[in-house]
Amino acid sequence: MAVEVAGVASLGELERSVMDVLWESDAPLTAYDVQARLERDRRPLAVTTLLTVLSRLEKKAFVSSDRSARPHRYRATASRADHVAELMHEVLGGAADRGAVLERFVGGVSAEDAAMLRRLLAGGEGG
Amino acid sequence: MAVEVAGVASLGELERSVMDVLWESDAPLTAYDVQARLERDRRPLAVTTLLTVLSRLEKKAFVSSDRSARPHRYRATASRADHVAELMHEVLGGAADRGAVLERFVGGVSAEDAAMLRRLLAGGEGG
DNA sequence: GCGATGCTTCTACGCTGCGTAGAAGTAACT
DNA sequence: AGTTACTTCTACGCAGCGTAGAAGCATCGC
Repeated sequence: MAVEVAGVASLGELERSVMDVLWESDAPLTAYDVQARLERDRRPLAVTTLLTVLSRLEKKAFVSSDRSARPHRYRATASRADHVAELMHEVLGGAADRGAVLERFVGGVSAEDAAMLRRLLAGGEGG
Repeated sequence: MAVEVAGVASLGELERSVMDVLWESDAPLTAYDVQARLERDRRPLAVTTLLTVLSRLEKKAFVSSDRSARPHRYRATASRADHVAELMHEVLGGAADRGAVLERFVGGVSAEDAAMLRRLLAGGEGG
């Protein structure tokens, strides 16, 4: 079933840009903050646009908001690393032939990544 | 840039079902073959529907067709394992903090997958 | 308390992609 | 050449996303 993958992976371009901004920031941001940071890269967007995207993102559980603070603060519910790792898991999970997938995956990683993986896997040896 | 990920990951439900059928089969299939195999799972679909999906899939380079044979034969351009592995790479590639991603990824795999990864990584040691 | 100001929510529109398939065109076999 | 089977063209409806205006609501200052 591909629905789950689509559910997580399907972020529009703007949505992804907003997530990038949120991921880049440690502190929760207001829609205005996001607007300001996005304006450096793309053409100006109305604040309402960001609010809409932010609430859609919230509905999808990508962000959570603090509504006690008056200019509402938004933050990513998971770090980008978590998100990407989860994405990888979902993609992998959808495969019946995990062995073959992992084989190809490992076959394609850079030497650095391979070394990193080895280190990471060695650390959790006892599990 | 998320465009690439979306480009590969974004397959509709029917499109994905069709790819599954194609991946499941060793030999190239006709639209009628696909239709027959899909009817086992979902409600009947018109052949033209499959033809449309197949050509869209071909435009996206997910399948290639042999048009010399009269009932055109379609086959997946890459195996599912290749596809999934590529997807994982693309997802990973989009991450700036690969280390963190890999850490979380490895942290979340099953013991079996971890063992498989170790074996796979050990095999390619000299690279 | 009331108005001004600014923040939020509601609503909406256009575009694109996908599921879906009929109609018309084209090739093949007899 | 006609019939039949296959393919391509075209299209419609729905949903998601980018985009934002208008209206509603809260807050601060007077």
